[in-house]
Amino acid sequence: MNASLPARLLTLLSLLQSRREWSGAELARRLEVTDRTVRRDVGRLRALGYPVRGTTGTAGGYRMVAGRDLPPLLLDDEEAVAVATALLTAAGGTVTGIEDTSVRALAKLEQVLPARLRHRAAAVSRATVPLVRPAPNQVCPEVLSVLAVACRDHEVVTCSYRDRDGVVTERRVEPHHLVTGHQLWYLIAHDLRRGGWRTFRVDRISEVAPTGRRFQRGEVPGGDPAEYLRGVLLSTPFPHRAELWVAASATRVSRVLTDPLPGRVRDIEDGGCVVALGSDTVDGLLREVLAVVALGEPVTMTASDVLRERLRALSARLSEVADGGPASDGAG
Amino acid sequence: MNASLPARLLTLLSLLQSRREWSGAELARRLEVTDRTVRRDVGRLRALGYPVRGTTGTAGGYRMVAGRDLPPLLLDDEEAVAVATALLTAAGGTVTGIEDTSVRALAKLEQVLPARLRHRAAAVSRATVPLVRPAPNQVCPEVLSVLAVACRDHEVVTCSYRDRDGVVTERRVEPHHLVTGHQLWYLIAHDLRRGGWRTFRVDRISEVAPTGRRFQRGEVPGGDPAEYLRGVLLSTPFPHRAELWVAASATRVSRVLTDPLPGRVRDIEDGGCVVALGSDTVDGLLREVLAVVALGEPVTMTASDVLRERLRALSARLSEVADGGPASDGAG
DNA sequence: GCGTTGCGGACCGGAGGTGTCCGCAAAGAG
DNA sequence: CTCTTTGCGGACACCTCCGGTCCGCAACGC
Repeated sequence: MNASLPARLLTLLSLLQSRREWSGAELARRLEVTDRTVRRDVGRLRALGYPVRGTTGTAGGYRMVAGRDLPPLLLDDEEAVAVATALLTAAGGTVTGIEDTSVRALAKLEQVLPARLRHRAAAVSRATVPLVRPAPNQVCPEVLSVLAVACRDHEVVTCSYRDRDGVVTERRVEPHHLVTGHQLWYLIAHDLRRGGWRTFRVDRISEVAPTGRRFQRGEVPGGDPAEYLRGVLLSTPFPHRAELWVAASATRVSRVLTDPLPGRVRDIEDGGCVVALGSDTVDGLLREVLAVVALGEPVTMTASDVLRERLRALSARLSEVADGGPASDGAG
Repeated sequence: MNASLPARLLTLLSLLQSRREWSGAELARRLEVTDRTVRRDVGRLRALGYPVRGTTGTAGGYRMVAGRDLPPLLLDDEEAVAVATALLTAAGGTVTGIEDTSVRALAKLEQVLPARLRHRAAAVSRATVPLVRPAPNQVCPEVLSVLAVACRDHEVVTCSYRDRDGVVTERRVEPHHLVTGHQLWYLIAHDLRRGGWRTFRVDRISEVAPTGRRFQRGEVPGGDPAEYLRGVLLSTPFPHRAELWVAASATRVSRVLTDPLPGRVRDIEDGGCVVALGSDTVDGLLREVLAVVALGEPVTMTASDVLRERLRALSARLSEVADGGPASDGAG
């Protein structure tokens, strides 16, 4: 470190971010300048809008405090990995509307993340235990990252897509938005070969490659990407369906569903609500029905015989287990 | 902006991070300097270890690429909120060992996050829909943030703690580590009034206040905080318990448990495994038993009559629901 | 080829950074 | 209360190095 002024200011910022309080003398030693220069540097940070509070007296020192703007974040390796994985995993679990900016932050980080850290972030993220779904829908961090950058920069990408039936096709698309919903990441894109808007489940995408070709950003039909996705998901015919009437409010029922997709649960006039369930597998349906029944409220179901049979089997197994072993004298 | 050199370099970094590619002329206009100076500034960034690739020709320009070190991150408001909420929520959902650094990153961000953004982050984080647990164990973002900073800076804090029986006590503790486990955040701290190490569930802590008093960081008994927490949790007598024998591997069973706490599931010689379940509520137990039974493998259970009764009731309700409504002619 | 882009050396005037003084104010210890 | 420790910032002298204006060169695409 030859200690040019900008470099020194950055290390000063870094020091102030890594520990609460520093004395002027200490900083001077670390930066290899006199304490007067430290004072000047602190003044420079302040002039940049990053307030540093100095306290006098024997227990005095400098500490960084929150100001009007967020100062440049100087993360060490570990922290960078933590932030990357947090962005990769967290956004998938929320049902808020911040995915888009979350993706932007990810793109920003992704673009400058040293290779060694990128590998670690991907590894950690994969090791993360998915909470609800057993495993199959894990999105590949690399795929998500590349798509995030491509979305930000309006760059056409090619990729492979494995549809619901397992058929793999090569695609060439303009990636417009990454949105989460239904506990999954979805890509809203314009398919160049087939022409027209498509939504892709990110966990079914592989081998994404940016082409370098740029495209003009257009509006998603309807304007709001999240709204558009909801529409597509609602109109998609699920292979397995069921409908429940429950004697409980829609909000209470939504809370126990794996994914309370808006529009799938609606209150009706008798005080109960109707739940329209759809899933790619009978197991998926079963899980949701189970959750609703476990609420304890009266339920009636419209469903196929296959699902009914599965429920009966489960019921039988439960009573079997309940009556099977010896009773303990424990409290609960 | 009076455009001192450090300020200009920061805006340059910010520009390069916010978009993939910039032409020299464009940068010169934005920075209000000549293109020659832009070239010099780019050179300065490179000298700092933050590689910027320049491409020549008509489609040329500058773009930031990954280098040896992570450059200072310049996030806008939205992105800062996204990162903060990601750290707050994601860390809670993982079972990996990165909580400590995740907490450090959070502390770093927390310390300099402008007030207006802090409020937004907290709001978003609270609005986040928890995936597994209905709601009661939501940790308050402010509490977690304050503890994160206090841990980093070895600062004694006071707080209120509501124990399992709902009794609230005032505590004065040295916060040493924040660890996630059991789908919750735990604080490992030294209780100054009572003397000795304690673990606190962060969701039961309120009114944390840093005292300004510093403490000497000591080693947690055993050295490894995560290991220590596991020990405490395993030795804690849960009010409600059950034990299952399952004809499936421990890894397969762990996958479906809400929290496969190491040591709670162990393989035995007959090819099956034994699951020791503990929970604060019967419902908690019920949820786990249900998940295991739904696996479809033979199960025998050792449990209290209360749990058995709950299982029987659920079984009855399931068969009722299965036989109740009309059968549809749908596929699933 | 020509235009467009990035690249970087040379020069020079002057802005401004650094160390070394200095006295001042505030906080805490004795 | 006094003394010490901390941060604060003006003044000055020295001189680095910053930035604008030249210039020719190298890639890349039409």
